[in-house]
Amino acid sequence: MQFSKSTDYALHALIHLGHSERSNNVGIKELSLSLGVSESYLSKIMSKLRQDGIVRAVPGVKGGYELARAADQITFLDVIQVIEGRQQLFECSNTSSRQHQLLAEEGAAQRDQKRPREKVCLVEKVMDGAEQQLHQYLREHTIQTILDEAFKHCTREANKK
Amino acid sequence: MQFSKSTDYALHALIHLGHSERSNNVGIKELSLSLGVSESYLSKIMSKLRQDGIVRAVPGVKGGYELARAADQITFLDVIQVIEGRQQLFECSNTSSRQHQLLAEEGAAQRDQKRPREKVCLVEKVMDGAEQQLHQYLREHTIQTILDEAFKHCTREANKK
DNA sequence: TTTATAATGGATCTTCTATATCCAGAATAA
DNA sequence: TTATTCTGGATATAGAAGATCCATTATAAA
Repeated sequence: MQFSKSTDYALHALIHLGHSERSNNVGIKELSLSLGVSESYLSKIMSKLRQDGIVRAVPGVKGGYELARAADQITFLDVIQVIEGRQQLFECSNTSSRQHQLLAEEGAAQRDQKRPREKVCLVEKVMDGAEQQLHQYLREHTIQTILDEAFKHCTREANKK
Repeated sequence: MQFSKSTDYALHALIHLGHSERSNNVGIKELSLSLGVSESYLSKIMSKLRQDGIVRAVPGVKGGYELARAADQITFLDVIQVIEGRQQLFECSNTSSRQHQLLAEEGAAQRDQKRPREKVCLVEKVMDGAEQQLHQYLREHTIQTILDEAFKHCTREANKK
């Protein structure tokens, strides 16, 4: 299980946008050159980011991409969910198997009497907990986090000389 | 990004083994019936678990599988790493790209002067942090965790009647 | 209004991995 | 020795990721 290359490209592209001047669009050519990916492939990824409101795109001369909101309002989780999708990390494949009859608990049955009793797999419960941990961390880190870190290292280097 | 079905099968198989009597091997036939997976596919997964010392396997009449150690000594992380592999969740694809020259920091260069300076991508650093969060949680949950939970629900059901 | 430029989206192609099955062979307890 | 059960190699298939090409659309500037 691994994050896709597209997620890698997306994050780095957004950092590039965050780094560039405000109201100065960055074209796909410059982005692809900076990241070392083909324009055609990267443009697919940028389209996704636009459809989800992470970036804005302007066609035509002097057009290009820019962040749709402040860099500290774009979390790692946002980006990952756009590219990787929003399915949960783990889903039981055979909820009707014999073992699940035993392992499943009556989910939310106590509180909500109306719904038909939904069985929740105990394995899935643990995995969902793990996913929440992961999401928590990814929500706390933004594009701005990276920009800040990069700036720190920059000044540190400068002080040495 | 999702965990594979194999991980699902592996976890459920181990729970089945943990649930059955000690020194009573469980054959692939019983396991595959319980989980609703084909014998041939499940046996591949069990082989992996055996190679990594999670289960023991005995061929021949009355043979089968059993846990190689106590259920509370088999963590979710153990199982996942056997099935999914041990590569990190995120790896930068183009460490030689232009952007990385700026984004990378000198990794461990201060402490270990001998090594050639290895650049560590700042994006990767954040993602590695996220992975550690995930691992932490998965280390804290074992096959026994599930068995205990299942037992709780069992007695709760019994008390109702 | 025209034009050069840049993003968009559909179609397609390749490669790789997850999933799955089959079978011959090895190992073991009875 | 034999019946049984695991093992591992070979192979097949489907679907996703990665990647490219091109016709179309949209825009700002001349």
